[in-house]
This record gives sequence, C-alpha cells and structure tokens, in this order.
Amino acid sequence: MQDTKRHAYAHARPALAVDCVVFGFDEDQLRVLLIQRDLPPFAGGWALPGGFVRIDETLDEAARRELHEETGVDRVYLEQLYTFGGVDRDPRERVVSVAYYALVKLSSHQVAAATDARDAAWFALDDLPPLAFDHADIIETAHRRLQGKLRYEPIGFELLPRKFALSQLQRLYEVVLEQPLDKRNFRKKVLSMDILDELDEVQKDVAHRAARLYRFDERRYRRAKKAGQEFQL
Amino acid sequence: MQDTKRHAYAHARPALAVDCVVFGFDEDQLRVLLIQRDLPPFAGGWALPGGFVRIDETLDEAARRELHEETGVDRVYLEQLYTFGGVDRDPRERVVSVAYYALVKLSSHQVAAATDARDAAWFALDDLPPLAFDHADIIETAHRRLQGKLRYEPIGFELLPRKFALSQLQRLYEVVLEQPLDKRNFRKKVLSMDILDELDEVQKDVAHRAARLYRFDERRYRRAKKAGQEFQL
DNA sequence: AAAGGATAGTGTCGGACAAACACTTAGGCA
DNA sequence: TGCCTAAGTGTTTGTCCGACACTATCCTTT
Repeated sequence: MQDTKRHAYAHARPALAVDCVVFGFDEDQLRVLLIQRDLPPFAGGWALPGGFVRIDETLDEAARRELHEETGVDRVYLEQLYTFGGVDRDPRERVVSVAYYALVKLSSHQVAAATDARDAAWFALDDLPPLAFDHADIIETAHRRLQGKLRYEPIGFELLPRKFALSQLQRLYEVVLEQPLDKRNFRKKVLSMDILDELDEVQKDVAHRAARLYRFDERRYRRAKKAGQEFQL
Repeated sequence: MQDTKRHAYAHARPALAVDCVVFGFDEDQLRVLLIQRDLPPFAGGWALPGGFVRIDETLDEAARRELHEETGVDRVYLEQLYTFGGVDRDPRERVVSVAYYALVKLSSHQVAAATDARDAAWFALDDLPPLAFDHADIIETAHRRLQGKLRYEPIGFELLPRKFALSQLQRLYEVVLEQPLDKRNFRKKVLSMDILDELDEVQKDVAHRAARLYRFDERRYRRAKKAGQEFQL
C-alpha cells in the first residue's frame, strides 16, 4: 500500500536504475556484454549496461532503452531478474537497481552494433574483469537464473543462430549447465519435444561431416506449452 | 551502470515502495493478509501492506518494517517476488513497487497481532475483495510463484504449525497446487526426503483417530540440500 | 456396551521414462 | 587412398511415478 500520509512528506528518495546482464554464446563459451566506464566512480572499470529509469517509462522500457543506447543491442529476449537494494551499492548516493537479463544471438549483426557504440566488449563468463558496484553479484544471480530457466524452458534457442545443428544446442546446454550430456539421450529428448523443424540444409565450411540444421518453431512451442507439455532438460 | 553524467541532472525520480503478499494457511484455505485504506485513493478499499522505502534501509528491511508496522507480523519467511513498474500503477504519481511474498504460521499468535494493528484481515485467496492499485496482479503473481516454489522446495512448513500431521501437509499442497494428491504416494515421497522428525506425539481433540505429529528439521534439510538432494513435489 | 463415523495408516504392481553404452557413416584434408 | 573429425543412430537396464483398497484407531452417539 502506498500510504498517502507519508506521501505528504518529501522523504529523500532512492534513485532507481536498471542494469542488464546480456548473455551471448560463442561456439563454446558463455559470454557477457560489458561496457567500460569513463567517469568515476570505477572510471576505466567495466560495468553492466544500464542507467536511470525515467519518470514516464516502464521498467522493461528503461531496460531496453539503455541496452540500445549503450550497446546497440535491440530486439532480444529480456526478462526481469531481481532488484538489488543494498544501501551502499553506489558510493555516491542510494541507488536501487532493477536487474534484467537478456539473451542475444551473437551470430546476428548485433556484435558489430554492440562494439561500435561506446566501449562495449564481450567477456567470457568465467574470465570477467573486475566489475563496478555489485555487478559481479548481479551477474552471478543472472547465471544461476539462466541455469534454472534452461532446465525447464527451451530458451536456449535465443542464444543460437536461427538455423543450428543439434550438437551446437547440446554444447550450449553443457556450457550453461556446466555438466556433460549424453549425445543420444539429448537428441532423443529434444526431438521428442517436437518443437524443432528439421531443415533440408546442412552446415557449410566445416572440416568434417556436415550436420543437419534445425530451426526452433515458436508457434508449435506455444501450442504445446498451452497444452501442458513439459520441457525439462 | 549508473551513469555519472546523467547523475548531474536532477531528473524527476519515481518513488520506490515495497508491498507484501502475506500468505497464511487455515485448515483448508489459502489466505492473504490485507489492510484497509483510510485515505484516497481507494479509501476504504483493501490493499497489500507496504509503503515507501527509506533512504537508509535495504529493500528487505523496508518490507519487514512495513509488514511489522502495519500488521504486527514479524519473523516470517520473506522473499522478493518481482518489481512492478507500470507507469500508471498509482494515480497520484509514479511509484515503482518491489513486491515480496511472505509465509506465516497462522497457528502462532500472529493472527491476533495482525488484527489489532489498523484494519487488517485475512481473506481467502479465491474470494478477495476489490483491491487497490495493481495489487490483484501482484497477488496473482505471488500465487503462481508460490505454486512453482512449493513444487521443488519444502517451504510448506512455513505455513503450518511447528508440529503437524502429514495429512495437514498434504492438504496444504493440494490447496496451493490446486490438484488432489494420492495419500500413499505423498507420504512415501515426503518421508523419503528424510527431513522430518517423527515425534512421540499425536493430535489432540480430534473426533477420530489421532494422527502422528511431525516436525520439520531445518538442519537436516540444509545438509541434504547442500549434498545435492532434490525435493520435488 | 455396541455400532457407526471419520480419518490414520499401510504395500504392491505395472508402465514409463531416464541413464548407460559403441559402432558406423560422411565428408574434408593430407 | 587413408586418416581425421564429428554426425548420426537403438537397445537394455534400472528407477521412479502413479494407480489402487483395505484395516486400525479413536471418538461419538444411541
């Protein structure tokens, strides 16, 4: 409840920001998109893209706007993660931050778009630079959330090219979940979900037998989900 | 990232509040604790307990403080739920609210404590009065989260007396998950988790065969969880 | 004291799904 | 032509989940 009495007082208000943990998948590494700060505090240090919430935009809008402004990234899977409200997160003043995580297809042109705007760069999740504020905590929380989500919802496709081989998908799962998976069981499981289109196309420019390509069929997925189907592992 | 440049500008800031969805379990109903507003907007209407975040307290602290001030409820299971940032949530001004959900043991004296402070009352989840702001949305989100959480973490005990019968626990699961469960399978499953102490005590004042009482053993639970044990259903 | 009512408490079987496991095929490259 | 690398493919075994019905205990009523 927002109490009208206390509304009358002009209490000091925490500032409200959004921060985005942008995940990308690069062959066999999970990466995070960071930007380099040019001003104190943490000048020269790396931080998550983000910024203050404007008075006339929703939180989701703020997250997408900042993401676009600071990294050029656009039209991605985006979901609210957690709100970080530690009193001393920011040394200047009280800032509460609503954290989001995003999944992008590194294969698209987005890498280029990302790297020209400001000083943005992809870092391997297991080899991050020192981070500003509590952004290391936020990334850790995002990683755990991604692991949990991936186990029971097929969002892995958001990190792959539109057309992909099953082995790519498996590598993605192995990297994110940090555990090896059995090839035959994995294929059996994924194909049995019946949400992939088998294409009449195979990989190009590989130095070995080319793998068949598949495409995620979002329509079928939605229908199956509505019908109560599960998508574990 | 909190951008220092924009810090210089005195942008209009959204106000920041917390709201709490407090769940209680009453024999065979899931209930929510609401308070009655005495001032506009929505004067006389019902709303979630909550209020503005102070400049020197964390979000968790704010949630616990408001909960205590407005309902007398104290020392409960509390977890952040989601942050609601719709632009027109509050007709007076822009207010972003970090929602929490809490689980309380109705059996404790907390009911009494809750009902004396202000006009607080328990409502059955499936028979709520008209609610202020977007609080109906928040409660719905909290309910779904509770369902999801209960499926794979043993938090049901937070809603029951310290000593309880297995049938009570089962009814709780049935009510929250909105599906009937098989008695024998349920007992088998719960007991196999090995996180309950079987007490040398039975129910009193029941008009039929008295059931054996159990107690949740949090130490054992933590140890088992650390060892990687699952707690599904 | 007996009968009835209500809930407690208990075990088995069958089917489905998950986990373990190895060889053959295809294509590029030396 | 041979080799290297990854693709692709089934079966078996065990475990866990779900379905299912009767007896025991205690209190209440007559």
